[in-house]
Amino acid sequence: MNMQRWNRKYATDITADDDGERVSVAGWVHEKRDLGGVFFLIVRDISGFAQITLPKKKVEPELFEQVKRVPRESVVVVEGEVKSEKKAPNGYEIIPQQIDVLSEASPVLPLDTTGKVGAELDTRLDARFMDLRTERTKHIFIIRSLTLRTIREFFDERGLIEINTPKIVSAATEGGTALFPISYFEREAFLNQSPQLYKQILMASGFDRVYEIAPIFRAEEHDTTRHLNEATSVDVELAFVSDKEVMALLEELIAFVYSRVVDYPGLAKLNVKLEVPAIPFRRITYDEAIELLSGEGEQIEWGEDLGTSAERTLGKIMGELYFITDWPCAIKPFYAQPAAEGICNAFDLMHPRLELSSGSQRVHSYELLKRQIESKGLGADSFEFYLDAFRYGMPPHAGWGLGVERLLMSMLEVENIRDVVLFPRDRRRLTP
RNA sequence: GCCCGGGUGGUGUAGCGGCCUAUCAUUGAGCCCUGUCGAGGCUCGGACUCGGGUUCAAAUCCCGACCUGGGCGCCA
Repeated sequence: MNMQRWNRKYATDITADDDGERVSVAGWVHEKRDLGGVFFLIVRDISGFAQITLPKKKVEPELFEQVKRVPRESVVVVEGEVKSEKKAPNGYEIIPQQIDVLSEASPVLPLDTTGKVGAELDTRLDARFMDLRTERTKHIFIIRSLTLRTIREFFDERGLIEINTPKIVSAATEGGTALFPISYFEREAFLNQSPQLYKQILMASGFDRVYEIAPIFRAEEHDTTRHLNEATSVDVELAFVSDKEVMALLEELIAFVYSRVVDYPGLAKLNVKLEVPAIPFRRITYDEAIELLSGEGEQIEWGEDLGTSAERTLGKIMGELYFITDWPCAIKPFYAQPAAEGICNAFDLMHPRLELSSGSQRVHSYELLKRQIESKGLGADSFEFYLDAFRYGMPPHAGWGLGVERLLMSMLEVENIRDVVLFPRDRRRLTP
């Protein structure tokens, strides 16, 4: 099949100025409106919609009859003449000479692509290929792409190097979450929960500013609107800096991403009121957080982690993106640098709705790190591959991990995290 | 892991012991209509998750299974 002969254009690349030009558009039959003497065929492609108009008296009778029979969502190529027309949605319409049906769709669709009738998330995920044909879902994933591109641009401008660390790992991990076991030849291995240990090892290599955007796997059997078993993490690690510098980098990144997304025209389809957050974000200490919570009648024992309702209450009080700093070491991982009296140089970045990121100044002393691993009840032996990197020249360093899906869902006011993943993996879903 | 909901045409819903031969919208099949843009009008088609129980009578009540939404915990 010679696709080139069609001189294909995207629907929105055609304008009224192309009046008289012969073009073709390829896409899906979005809607058909039969008014008797005139027939409108709306063809949808990734860019938008093109109105194909068939006045009964001006087109071939066979063509007119053919169009009537094409089921919605069939794939067609329409070749015809552009006509400037004020009454048409984009100011132009196409009077077709030929319509090729490349793939006829089964007539009863798994969900409505026009937005007239809603569909539940489960139904949409089962037929994700068709859900992606709807305006809202399409724009979410274009924004996801824009976000990832923007993050890379941001890091690139600042000289960070993009790295790729293994996703198949041995048992030794930072702890805190359940792992997916896999069979690795004659041994047991796991899917990585985060690139934490590897990006830190890189700090001993001279690669002093690195980032990775990659999947992470958590075997938690949770069933909420903000958890996934396979998620995407943006991880950053910088040497010769403290937690303060990486916090600044993080808030600048968030504001930069927001500023790009705000400019994306398709944002209007999502009905989101998006404002670029002012930096620096507010910073409160853990102590201040439990103080604020106590004022709202929510008692948190010092040293206790903040639960879901505490996060929500704090979110209401703060009303914008904010950092919680100076966490008790007891509820932070072994690699967080202790400051004073059980407090670590660790931070969480919070959106009023949920946690987006956490990070810290890292322990770079071999002896201290070893002690901390042991005091968390982990065996230092199995961390040898990690600890080794701290014995031959490890600079001070700091970093964070940011959940891409959480950033997207909070930014786009999406209710369920599954909505920002093409093919989400959760407690029950393994297909499609 | 604990706790609470829900499974009705393709999709989204109403009904919650007899008025159900099951509502409405959309979709599908077809007819009418020359400017639609959620087009309009008319006709037709299409469903009570499965298994057991209670009852004169079950979509409706009970039990189990399966599927599913959410909250908590844990976690990013």
